[in-house]
Amino acid sequence: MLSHINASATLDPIRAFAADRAPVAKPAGDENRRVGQRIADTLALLAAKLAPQRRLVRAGEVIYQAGGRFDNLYILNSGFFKITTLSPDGREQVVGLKFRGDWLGFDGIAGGAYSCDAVAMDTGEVWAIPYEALLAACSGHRDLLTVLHEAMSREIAHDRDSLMSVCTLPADARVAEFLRHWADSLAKRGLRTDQIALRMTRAEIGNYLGMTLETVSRALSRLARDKVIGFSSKGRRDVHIPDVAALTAFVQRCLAPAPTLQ
Amino acid sequence: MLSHINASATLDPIRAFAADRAPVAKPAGDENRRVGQRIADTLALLAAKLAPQRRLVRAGEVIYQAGGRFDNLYILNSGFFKITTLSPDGREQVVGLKFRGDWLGFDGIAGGAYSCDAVAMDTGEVWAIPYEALLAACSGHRDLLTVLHEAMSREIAHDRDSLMSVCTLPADARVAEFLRHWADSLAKRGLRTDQIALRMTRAEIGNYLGMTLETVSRALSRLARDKVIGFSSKGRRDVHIPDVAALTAFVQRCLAPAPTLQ
DNA sequence: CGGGCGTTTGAATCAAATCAATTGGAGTGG
DNA sequence: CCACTCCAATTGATTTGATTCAAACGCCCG
Repeated sequence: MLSHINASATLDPIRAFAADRAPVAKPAGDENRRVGQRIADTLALLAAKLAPQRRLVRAGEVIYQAGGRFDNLYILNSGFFKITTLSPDGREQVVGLKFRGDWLGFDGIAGGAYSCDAVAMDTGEVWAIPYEALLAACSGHRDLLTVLHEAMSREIAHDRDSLMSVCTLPADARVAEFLRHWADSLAKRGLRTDQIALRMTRAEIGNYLGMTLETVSRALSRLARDKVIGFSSKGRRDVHIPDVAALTAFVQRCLAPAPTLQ
Repeated sequence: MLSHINASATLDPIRAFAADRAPVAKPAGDENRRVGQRIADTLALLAAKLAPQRRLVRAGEVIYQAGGRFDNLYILNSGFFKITTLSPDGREQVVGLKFRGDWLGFDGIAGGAYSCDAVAMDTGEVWAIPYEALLAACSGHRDLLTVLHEAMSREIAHDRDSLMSVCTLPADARVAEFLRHWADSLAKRGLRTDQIALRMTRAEIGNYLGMTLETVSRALSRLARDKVIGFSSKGRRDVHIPDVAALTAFVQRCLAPAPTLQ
């Protein structure tokens, strides 16, 4: 699985590891604030221009299903969703996770019907935005169109990152990268990242990452053993992340072929 | 890897196999023609409204690179491209393959810079479409905007299918599915699908599918042994596909846990 | 013709899946 | 409150599919 790694000469896992205990770097903090602002601005803009229909959801509720007629895009104001697809032969796949500020339903534009299911994993609020109304509003407000296109662009770029992760990272690194991305998403939204509630079963995480639930469990145990994560006293569903950078370092350690021992 | 398969009771691999030798079904043929028409219409529309700058490329030419300033979207009039990303730590990943009518560069919209490389794998013609000019033209022509959004939507949906394949299919099935999709893409563009020139090395295919080149080679050998594909007399780069449906059947056979022997 | 790259194939190894048993919590009802 | 069930999670033992290592082959091109 690691055959395609171009062990570039510039790679220096030691340096990366040295950065372990450093607090979140300045530029990253700025970037996070910027993204948080962008999300707030986007929501405000949509609220102002389109008065979207707000819907409160509880864990388990479905806001659209594959095959359903496409009329609305949705944007998350709060909560957390999973996006799943089902192949004709019955394989199921979690293909995306969505947080505040993320859009849902882009896949429906092309065919006039959604091709995925969107399921709430927690209580939250989604705004329904009729696609036709959005287009109409876009013609008068260039910034609305920009916001829409940027959201689609970001989704495309992110999907590629996901593919890269499943194709190039070993199981342990994939789990670490998954947690890192989650923490990062929370940070960008101004939420605390030291204590995160996954609200997904090991099976769901494993499905998303292309591995079995047992492998997820083992990876988490190893991360905990290495003190990269911790489990809250009550239950092992919530994960404590003392330092996000340590997750990145862990990924690099998984990739390093020889630990340069001695 | 197959743990998440919901072996639905409606699944019937025998039926699927029985369809092996059937010619391409009517509805699929219609669908292909429809898609071919859509691509031709899109290209005609863009040519008429935007007079895009046409550029001839030869195999190996790069039309944009990660980090490069985003100004243009591109649409392929002919030829065939690969899209690759490079992670900060040096992992490389083929994240997409593009054919006539496909757009390139959507990933650049959000950040103002491309996040991937686009490399020609064959001679062809790409049209450069300045993004700002496109947006300007869209305000007057709703159909242009529709075409753009549908292309982005299709890309998102396709990326999800890719993720599903790498996450849920064993290596052999992944290669079969890859060939099936390739043949399908050619069929939609009105090209012959019985004889296809991959123009990718085993290493590139393997990278795209998340496996090593040796595994790709073995999978192709097995497909040939099972008469699902054939190799042209000269060289093993070109693949002969007598019947696309047989590839789908092969995928299903890979998934069937027990071949219901006896 | 010979060198270099891409491909095939075999053998050994390894990471992850599978199988199996156990533990731990959350919720229910006596 | 405790016993009970149910489901999620953990952990160990074993198997297996894919990688890795290695060797040989074929083809293109100077």
